[in-house]
Amino acid sequence: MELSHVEENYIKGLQHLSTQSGKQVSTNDLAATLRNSAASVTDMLKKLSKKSLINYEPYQGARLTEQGNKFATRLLRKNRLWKVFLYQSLNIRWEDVREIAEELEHIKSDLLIDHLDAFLGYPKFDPFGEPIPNAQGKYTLRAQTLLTELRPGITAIIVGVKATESNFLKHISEKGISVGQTCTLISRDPYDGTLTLLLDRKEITLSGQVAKQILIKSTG
Amino acid sequence: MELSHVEENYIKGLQHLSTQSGKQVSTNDLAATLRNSAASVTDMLKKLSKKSLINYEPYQGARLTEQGNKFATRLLRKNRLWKVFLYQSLNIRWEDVREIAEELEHIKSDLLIDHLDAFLGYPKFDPFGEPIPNAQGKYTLRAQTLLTELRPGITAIIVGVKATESNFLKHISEKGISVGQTCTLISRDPYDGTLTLLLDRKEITLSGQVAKQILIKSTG
DNA sequence: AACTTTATTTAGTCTTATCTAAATATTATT
DNA sequence: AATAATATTTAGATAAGACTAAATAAAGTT
Repeated sequence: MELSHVEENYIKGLQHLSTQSGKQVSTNDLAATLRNSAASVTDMLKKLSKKSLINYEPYQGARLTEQGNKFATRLLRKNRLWKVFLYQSLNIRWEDVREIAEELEHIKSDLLIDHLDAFLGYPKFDPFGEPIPNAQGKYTLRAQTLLTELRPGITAIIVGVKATESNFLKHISEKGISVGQTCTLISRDPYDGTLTLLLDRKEITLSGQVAKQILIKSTG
Repeated sequence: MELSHVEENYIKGLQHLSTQSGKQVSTNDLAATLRNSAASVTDMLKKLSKKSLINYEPYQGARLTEQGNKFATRLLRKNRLWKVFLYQSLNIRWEDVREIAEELEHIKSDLLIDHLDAFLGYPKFDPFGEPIPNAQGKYTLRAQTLLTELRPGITAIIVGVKATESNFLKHISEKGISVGQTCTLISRDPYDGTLTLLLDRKEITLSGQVAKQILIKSTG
């Protein structure tokens, strides 16, 4: 089955929301993430239900079927592989990657995406630390420790970021942060939680608000 | 101005046809290349005319304005850069490249395309020998000698192909032909024009029908 | 339990891009 | 020049995806 660009975005939004909450996805929540009216969403839910991509009961919200989830995972794979390409091969800045990948993920060819995967060396994570499903849809979950949980004197590797808004990404790249780097916590301000870190031989400070969007894996 | 996917295809078709004929493009010709009905084409021509992308007089056909031509050339640039990427970086076969590039050319970001250009090393020609416009829209025309004009004993470089149907491309790649290769004409059959060539130390034969789709540049 | 608020769906429109059939221009032919 | 053939446009419909406003269902509150 061939999905339209728009149908794909609905499927993607459904997977995103139900992965977060674990529950049925409500019409309003989906409308909010897609920036559409609830009425439009209702129409599309009926359509996707007729195509067996979701289970949908009026007033009860929707959830992807197994088949729908397969489609969504394939989109995730495409999106994340393109992100790797944009960031690593083309040197496009962190904060510009997301918008472009959102267009590229709709390119249909499976041949293309498998060749891209091979070209990139079958990466397991994208530049934001999100796992990349393989051609069979399998992927490894990433570590989920927050930078705010790091203890003073301890060293860790930055493995991902939770937020993706371009201003946030710009902020932290200006501080010199990127995925794969090693950092050591020097101190945490007891009043507002501001962190002082050693990163790439330089001392930097990060507000608690920012630090809780950053994921780490402790070394050792 | 932002063009829709569909508008872009019309602009592309218009440039293609008027470059070939040098004349105004007729509704029917455009309908044939886009595989649409003439009625649909008439509607779109009115729309593009209102946007000042074409000059259009009912019953007299259409032609791109300077602005329209700029858009079309930008599409050509994107299409051909993606072709280089698909063929050279991803090792996708000649005959599969065109279809994928036709989807990729609609991705909007200029940032993306300029980074792609740099990544590929600012190529001047695509894998079919077509010139690639630079960011300012300038490009060098390619040599236009046909392989059928080559004299026996003379050596030349294959610089392009005129046809792009996937069966043709598959046929010649199976014979071992690709752009950039050197070949020497051994003989031409006086009855049906079949050519015998020395290519990569092997002797191959090509029908006249096929040979006249291949472009060469003589060496020396 | 009745009422209020919130969420969701239905009804009716709009836009874009397509189509077929009918009407009208243009071009070619006798 | 009149007629036949061809090309193009107009008219009217359709499908996808969006919207607003109105109706209805579900959840929350007194």
